[in-house]
Amino acid sequence: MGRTTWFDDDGLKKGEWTAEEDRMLVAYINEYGLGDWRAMPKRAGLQRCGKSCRLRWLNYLRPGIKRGKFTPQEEEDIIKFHSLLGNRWAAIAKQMPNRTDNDIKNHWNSCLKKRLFRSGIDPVTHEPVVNVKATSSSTMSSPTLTPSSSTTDSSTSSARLLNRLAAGISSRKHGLDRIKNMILSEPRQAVKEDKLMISSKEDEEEEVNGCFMEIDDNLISTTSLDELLCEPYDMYQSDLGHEIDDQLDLFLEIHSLGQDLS
DNA sequence: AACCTTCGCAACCGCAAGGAT
DNA sequence: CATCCTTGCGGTTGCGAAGGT
Repeated sequence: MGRTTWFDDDGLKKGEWTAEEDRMLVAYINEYGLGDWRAMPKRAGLQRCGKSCRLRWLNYLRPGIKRGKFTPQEEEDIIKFHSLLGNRWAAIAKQMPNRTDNDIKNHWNSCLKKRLFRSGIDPVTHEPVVNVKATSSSTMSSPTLTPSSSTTDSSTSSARLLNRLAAGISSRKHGLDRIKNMILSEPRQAVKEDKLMISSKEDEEEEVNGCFMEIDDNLISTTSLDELLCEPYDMYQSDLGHEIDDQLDLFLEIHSLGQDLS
């Protein structure tokens, strides 16, 4: 299995790695250690770019990597960490030291995501999906998924909110700046909408709306941040150490945005 | 047996963050 | 402070294997 070997304009080799290339890279790293990926290929006698060497080492050659089928326990862990961290594969991989982020990402995309969906769990929010209906606007009849509760009362757990926030932000296409712009340009519309809609790809943006609608309308404006975060923060701290701090930074920034708007 | 579809996974690409200059 | 460079991350693609028709 692998990609066809070819050479780019700079004469650098692309595609599948040969056993000989692997051996050369490992021999070099064993002797000189890691560092300066850019210069490494030349020194190691490889016609590869540094990026390719780095990837090969981290995802395949590095010692201690566990390969092969994921155990049920590992799958359970991935789902658990994904529910906490979203698509932050590197962060998830840190919790599972023997697996690479690429492996985890691949397994999620090819298997776990579909399995959750089939069992009625939304793989993005990790909430149950209660009904599936065809969208009237689409001839493709792509399903529109509605979470079990369309209302966003203040009892919504802050843990779930944080998870959803993390999931939204973790996707690069929903970068913080873009989200800020969205809030700043149409804050009132965002407050009024209270349904979280996830359907086909083009609707994914709604998911981010859903995330911030809740924050603006029901939580941030009415709940102190300390109150809001106390329980989940403690809970996540024990599970994930400092990982959750990254999410908190983002959360705090958005919280201040919400205050500016009000 | 031939063809088609799905799965699994390695590798690539583009972008962003952070450090160096 | 600005620019450049390197590293790291996440999304996506390409391809062989496996399974189904």
